[in-house]
Amino acid sequence: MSQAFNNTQPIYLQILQRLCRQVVRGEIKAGEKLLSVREMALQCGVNPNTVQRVYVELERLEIAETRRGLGSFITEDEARLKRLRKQLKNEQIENFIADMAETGFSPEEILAGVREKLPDNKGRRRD
Amino acid sequence: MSQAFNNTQPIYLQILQRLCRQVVRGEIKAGEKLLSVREMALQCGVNPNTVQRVYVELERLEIAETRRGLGSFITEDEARLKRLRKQLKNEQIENFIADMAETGFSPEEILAGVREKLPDNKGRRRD
DNA sequence: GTATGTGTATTAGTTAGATGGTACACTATG
DNA sequence: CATAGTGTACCATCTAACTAATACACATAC
Repeated sequence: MSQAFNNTQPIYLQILQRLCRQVVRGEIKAGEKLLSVREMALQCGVNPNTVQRVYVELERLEIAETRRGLGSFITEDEARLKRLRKQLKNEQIENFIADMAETGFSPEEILAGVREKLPDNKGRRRD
Repeated sequence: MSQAFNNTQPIYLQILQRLCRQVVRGEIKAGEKLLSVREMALQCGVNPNTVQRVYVELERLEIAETRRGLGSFITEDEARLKRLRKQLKNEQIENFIADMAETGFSPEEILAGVREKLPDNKGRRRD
């Protein structure tokens, strides 16, 4: 791994986001064990304390449960994971549309722009 | 103003972004004078040094020019502003699509989702 | 010239995020 | 019991972002 962490976003939030996305797209399944704090820290090139913060937050969100001495596990609650999927979808779309509107782009321009950049639009690409 | 500045993003970047968007959507026009460092600081409820940083950055981006003793002014270079518009549009759309893809949403789902949430879609709203 | 409103520079202090290191508590295994 | 792998809890330190206060340089108007 050892990705960049370029952003101005705190690293722990970036790791949190990455884990949530891995769960939503099924790369990590319900009930599955996460890497230990120390392993994940090694893999990310980050301090264990930073990963610890991620796992605490995941537990607060009820996306993972930690069992002392055993490790952290993604929740078995599939309904919770479905909610997470919907939540991420809504948030990402709504934030995007709000950003675009604030920058002055019309709904038509937004829709056209998205269609243009989408992977398999039917030959509408321009750039 | 005195907006929230909720994010984990540095305040000076948030102000920078807001100004860029105001320029792109025409609320601030080419050649127009910006608020002084001190005024803007007051309006934003922020330290003058923080605003100073924004103006320096705007100058580096060639979006504004500062004239010592006079103030900071949006560039007269309309071509530069057109480029800024295109840049913001591309960045926002590409980041959005990349985020959605990373979260596991298909192009169809992305397009449908956007259409659904857009202000004046023709009765396709659901939520 | 003086006064005012600009940008600019410097210094010091606070805070959150992140690091580094150590130690402790719990669980499973043998 | 001992051991190893877990999560958990501290503590000291570093850095960037932000604040606070002051001072200086330039431009304009009087």
